[in-house]
Amino acid sequence: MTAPRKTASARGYEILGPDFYLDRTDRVARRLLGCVVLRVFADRVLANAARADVVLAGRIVETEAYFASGDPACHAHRGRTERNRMMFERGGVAYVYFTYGNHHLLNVVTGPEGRPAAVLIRALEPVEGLGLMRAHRPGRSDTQLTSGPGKLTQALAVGKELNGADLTDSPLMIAAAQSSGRNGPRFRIGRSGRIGIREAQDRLARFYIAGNPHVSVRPRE
DNA sequence: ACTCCGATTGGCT
DNA sequence: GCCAATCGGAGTA
Repeated sequence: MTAPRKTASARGYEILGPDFYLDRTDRVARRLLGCVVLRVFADRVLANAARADVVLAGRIVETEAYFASGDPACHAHRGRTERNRMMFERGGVAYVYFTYGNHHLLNVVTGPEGRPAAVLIRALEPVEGLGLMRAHRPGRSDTQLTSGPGKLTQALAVGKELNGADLTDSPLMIAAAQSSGRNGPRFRIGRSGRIGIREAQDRLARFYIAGNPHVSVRPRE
């Protein structure tokens, strides 16, 4: 077990196991809502000169599914390339890619090896490490910290070096939703076409926590 | 080798 | 609401 994973467990996070990611992509996209993305920086020197891991945490409030077959918007639609090769791995690793000359986008690979599918993490609600997130995004209000796919990677310092990271045991992990009440977290799930995508708007592959202020785009009615 | 353009963001009208 | 920034991936305009 890596040091980041030990730190996360010690803080009470239940890291999702590999099986979570082997379900159908749209189901994983839906079930990820409420789960917590953890970015762990090992052994930082703190102000008081003590050394300890630093944890940034954000609750997932918006996701988008990209399917292994029949989805022209999926990066792997035309086959395997150097950029999209992580999508062909077994579910449970990160697929991070660079776009628009500025932004890294974070995806969660799903399904068995050889079936290129993934879930884009589109927005988070900041939970832990707000100070460092603000430092990563100077001048932004707290609702602007992680309310978009490019914003959240900046706030959590997720770059291409985390492409392929094992989400069950690495500096980038995902923990189960904090259960509030015996039936777990309760929220209404909204659904729409994907943002910034022209094709297959009838797919309704975007999922979000209705009414959450950190969701990137209000539904267009 | 070259062109086109994007799973976005932030600034300006 | 509109549009420039910015650059590497992907297909060949």
